[in-house]
Amino acid sequence: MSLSERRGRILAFIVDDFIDSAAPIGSQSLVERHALGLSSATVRNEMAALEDEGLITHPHTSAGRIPSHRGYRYYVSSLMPERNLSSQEKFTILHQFHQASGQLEEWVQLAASVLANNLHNVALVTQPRLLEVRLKHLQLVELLDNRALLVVVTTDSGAHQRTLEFPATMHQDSLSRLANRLNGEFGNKTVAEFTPRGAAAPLTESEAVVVAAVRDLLLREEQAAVEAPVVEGVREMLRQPEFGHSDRMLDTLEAVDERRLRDAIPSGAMGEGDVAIVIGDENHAGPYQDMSFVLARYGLPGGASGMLGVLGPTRMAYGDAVANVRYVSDVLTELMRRLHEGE
Amino acid sequence: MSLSERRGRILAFIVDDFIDSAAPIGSQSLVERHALGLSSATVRNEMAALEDEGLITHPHTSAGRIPSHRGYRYYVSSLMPERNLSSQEKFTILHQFHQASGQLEEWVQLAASVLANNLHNVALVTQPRLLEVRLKHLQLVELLDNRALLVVVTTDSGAHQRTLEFPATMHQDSLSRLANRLNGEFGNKTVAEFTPRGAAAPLTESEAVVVAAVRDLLLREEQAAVEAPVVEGVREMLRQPEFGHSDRMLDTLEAVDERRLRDAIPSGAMGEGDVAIVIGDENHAGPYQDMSFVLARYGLPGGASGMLGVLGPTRMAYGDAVANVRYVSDVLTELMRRLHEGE
DNA sequence: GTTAGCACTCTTGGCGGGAGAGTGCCAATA
DNA sequence: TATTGGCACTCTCCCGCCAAGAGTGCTAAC
Repeated sequence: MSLSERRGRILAFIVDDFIDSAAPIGSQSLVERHALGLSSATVRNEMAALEDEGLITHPHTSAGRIPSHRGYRYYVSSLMPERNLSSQEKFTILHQFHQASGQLEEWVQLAASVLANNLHNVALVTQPRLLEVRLKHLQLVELLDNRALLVVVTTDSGAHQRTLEFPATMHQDSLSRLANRLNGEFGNKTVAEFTPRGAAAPLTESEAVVVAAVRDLLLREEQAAVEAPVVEGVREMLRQPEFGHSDRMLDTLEAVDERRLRDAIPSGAMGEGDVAIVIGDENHAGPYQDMSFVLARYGLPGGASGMLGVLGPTRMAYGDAVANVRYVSDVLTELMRRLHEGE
Repeated sequence: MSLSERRGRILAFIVDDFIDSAAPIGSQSLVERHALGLSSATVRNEMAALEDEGLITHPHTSAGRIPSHRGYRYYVSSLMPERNLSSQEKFTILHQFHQASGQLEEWVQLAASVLANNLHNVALVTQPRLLEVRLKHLQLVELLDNRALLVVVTTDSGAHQRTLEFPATMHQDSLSRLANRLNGEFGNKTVAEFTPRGAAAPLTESEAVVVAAVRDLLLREEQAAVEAPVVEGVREMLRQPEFGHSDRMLDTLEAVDERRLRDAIPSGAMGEGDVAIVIGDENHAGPYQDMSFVLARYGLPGGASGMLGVLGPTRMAYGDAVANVRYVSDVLTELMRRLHEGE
């Protein structure tokens, strides 16, 4: 479907105004606000046509028009002006990253805050991960009696820990020997190769305890790619008028819980390299029917990567969202590149 | 102040009914619901007296009565029946802890979930901490080039990590030697003693990097005692009718943010050994004026300890809250005792 | 193709009145 | 003297009604 230039312009104005005001747009107010060289009657005719195309709707007979999901889709695909951040905006964002420490986890958190603050919606950022996680190194640290701390470093530069319980008390020197043996046998293995049968000799009981724990940690790591994204700005979003009724608010609060969000992020929809927009019911079901995602990948090609983006009501400032998501994703990618190449 | 037996009974019924129904209680409905051997007129007289004492109020002239903050205080101090969990309830809770893994962090999380689910309010649980944190052990693990992972084990059995950047590339053997040297010099020191001047010989550049990082981690640890409690059940609480208006809901959502809560927990009010109740404006200011805390300490005397409790509107089932908080605190304490004594 | 005009529709906010719940007070009662 | 029945009074809540306002759809004229 393609619209005449004028009809497209009218649709764009409706979408813009509605994003701005959250109230249905009437023909009268449209001609007043934008110096269209047209009467309201003409605009009404065009509106009727747009409605026939399924791009806008009425809440009721005598109300103004609001964009439908298809209308938003047409808008973002064909009408929305390209928007780039001003150098002032870019500087503000960059500045925050330069203020932060060099810890990767902090960058991720910061990216979420920046998006949430700039867009007044929910920001989602996953930790960067390799698709295939390998064991790089493991260490055991004595704690109390028969308990020890296991530290596992993986090839995606992640370090993870948990406590272990051995059948008997182990001191630091035996722990270190044990760790060395296992590093030799299992170093650079993926979780799939990581079974007791993979070992050269049968495992002792203590070794088996550690191997099981490492396996468990690696498994969680692999699943963690989409799990538990950092979520920021829920309150920002709930301030929007669409959530004015407290029922809707509670439902949304439920839906935006990290645990729910993990399955809901429509990662399949993401094209390579640029920002993806998922509007309303286009992809995901259930509580996100009236919400949109603006998403992008970040990270190194072939290296660790993650996803970041923003979630909000379908009435979202898509132009701003795309510009911000794109820029933050670029910044994160660049930071990771420098980290990887050792500055 | 002390009330006659009958007046006390009437106050207790008002509080009970109001906790149950969230609507003002009239003299009529009170005599109907509870077989008082009294007429509504008599109850009205008593109510007028209770109002003079400042224990109950009217929202407006012709409405029923609701407890005031002082009324709740009198109720919990003098009227509230002692409530203990049934063995069924206890079993359900214990069962969940036995299902969980032996990880301390998981217990804390679980305690929060249990409280939130049972009490339909916000549960708060801090991680257990020693008042004085000492360095037990540190390890360095090679990552990429000049980057390494620092793992710090403290005397409160906590393990913490961050990445470091050295001026030059360090391999695992030099890292291990470095770690050993520092363990010898700084082992069992508190953060206060943890300065470069505390070392026997001047530090090399690499050593200084590590020492600074360890200091930083330990400092954060010490502050973390009240910081970032685990918060669970915000949605449970917001479902209560007092938050029906979405403005109130947003304000509360703001107030219940972990970052705000950290300063708000009235730890001073906590007596030794038993459950503390803070009602309304008794202690804390600002957004918690119309909310109450029910709090208890858990953990080992002289060892690591933490705080747990529940936050809800003043109209809270105090009896249930006290019973649940007390029991969960006992369970956590017992689990920690076993962990400490090696089963 | 565009526009002015007009009848029609639907929401919103304000007003009024009746029902319901509860109070306070007073006089009668045990 | 404490209790109680009775009664007038006061609020809130809810429903229906009405007028204003905004917007539409249609038609006829330009």
